[in-house]
Amino acid sequence: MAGKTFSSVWLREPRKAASPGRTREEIVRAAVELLNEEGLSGLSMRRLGAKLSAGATSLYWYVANKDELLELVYDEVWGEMTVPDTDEVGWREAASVLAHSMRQVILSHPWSADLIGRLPALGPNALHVANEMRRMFKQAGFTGLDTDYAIATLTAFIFGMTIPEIAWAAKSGTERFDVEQMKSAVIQVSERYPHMRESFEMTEMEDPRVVREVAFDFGLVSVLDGLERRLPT
Amino acid sequence: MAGKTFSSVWLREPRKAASPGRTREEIVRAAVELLNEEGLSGLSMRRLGAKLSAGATSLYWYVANKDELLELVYDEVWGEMTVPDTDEVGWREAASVLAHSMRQVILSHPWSADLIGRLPALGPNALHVANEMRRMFKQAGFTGLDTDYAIATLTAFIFGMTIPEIAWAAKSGTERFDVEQMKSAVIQVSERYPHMRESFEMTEMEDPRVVREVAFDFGLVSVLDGLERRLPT
DNA sequence: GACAACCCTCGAACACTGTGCGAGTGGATT
DNA sequence: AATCCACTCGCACAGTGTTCGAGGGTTGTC
Repeated sequence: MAGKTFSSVWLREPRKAASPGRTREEIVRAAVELLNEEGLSGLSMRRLGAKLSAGATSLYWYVANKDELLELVYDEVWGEMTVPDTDEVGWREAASVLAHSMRQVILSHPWSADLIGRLPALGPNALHVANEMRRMFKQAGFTGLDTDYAIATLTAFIFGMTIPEIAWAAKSGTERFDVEQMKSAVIQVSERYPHMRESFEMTEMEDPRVVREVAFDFGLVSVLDGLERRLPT
Repeated sequence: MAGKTFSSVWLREPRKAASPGRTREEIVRAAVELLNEEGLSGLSMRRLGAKLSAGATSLYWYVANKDELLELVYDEVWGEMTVPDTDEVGWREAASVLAHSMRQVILSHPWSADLIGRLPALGPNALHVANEMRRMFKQAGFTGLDTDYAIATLTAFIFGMTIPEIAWAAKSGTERFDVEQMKSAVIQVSERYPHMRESFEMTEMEDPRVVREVAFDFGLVSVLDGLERRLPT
């Protein structure tokens, strides 16, 4: 409970990349590669150092600690999200495209799910997306704090929907799990929770990937409808 | 990438608590205490063992590994969420009360934010809540898979909204951070992202705790409105 | 050319972590 | 009395993030 101060990579000057040697960008790029290949648990300072044929502790010259490194790779994720031009397509279409883009980016970088909402998103890429979202909602007709509320609501939905998707996908991806055991557990559970049983039986028929997509669309339309009603008449 | 199989504490028989010695319940209770006092990083098997005046590895008789322990404490959190009786108050009121309850429970157990969506929620308490939510939305008029979509949408919003709240609160809680530095960073940023500046200036005036509450209400009403529109006429 | 100032690297060490193994203890059952 | 079983736990292993301080290499200055 010591009085740690708020800190973020983005609030201090980066080390100059003067020399032809390693740069912060190179390190971040290698880190992202490592994350994509091995997941979050596969990223350790020693392994990252090895990948760059460097000593583990060399990295600490470019980055104050691992959290800073994570902030950097985190912003890299935000950089992959594309915000459509609101002036061309209208805010609802723009919001919808953006939402699907964000979902897709997260799904293609499963490790990012563990960073979202936990790390401050103050990097240039994150700020760019936030800025564009704000423009989007203002163009829709929101004013004042309502604009921020709308942003928060939409992103909460997107992240809240996608993060558990990843956990699910990680568990059931290439890995088989004992169907019999699962079934019997479900049945056992269903006695006590009859509504759940109905749910299990219905989703069992469908392709889970499709179900998740449809669920996302369903929720997205709902959220956008709800936001639209908040617009001043 | 080895073929790990899906597993969960809830899918196997618990160890009998036959003896008068330590029980699984006692361990979970101590773990929750430790988490409340020290946060997620304060929970290690050794420290938990010490708190119970036991060797660290003794716990492994009651629990297969730390993840299982986390699943158990996770379900404890779900147990604190109260689902109002839909038949009495109507589904919108019930959903609203539930949402605020879930938010409050998470905020009062900040460590739970790191577990949500990452761990399977198959414990009895989580199933109970899910079951009640399902009844709630069915009573509202949803049918088939739409019921599940509605649940997913609402919980996504609640979690997606509350989890970042915790990260924020943790950073700015008792800890002061350099206001001047922050300001200058914001100003610097604002040149590139004009919309963000407006946002910063507005939220600066208000009490952040109130802002977050209002934002939650705003989003909640929006989501419920949107869901209501999905009901079959 | 000599010397100092810097940028940068990295090995050793510290204090931790989760967990497998196998020996050991005490009480109940046969 | 012997056997079994529930239960405890010290040791050890393979890792983790991070600090420190000693060095090497390049650059700039007298």
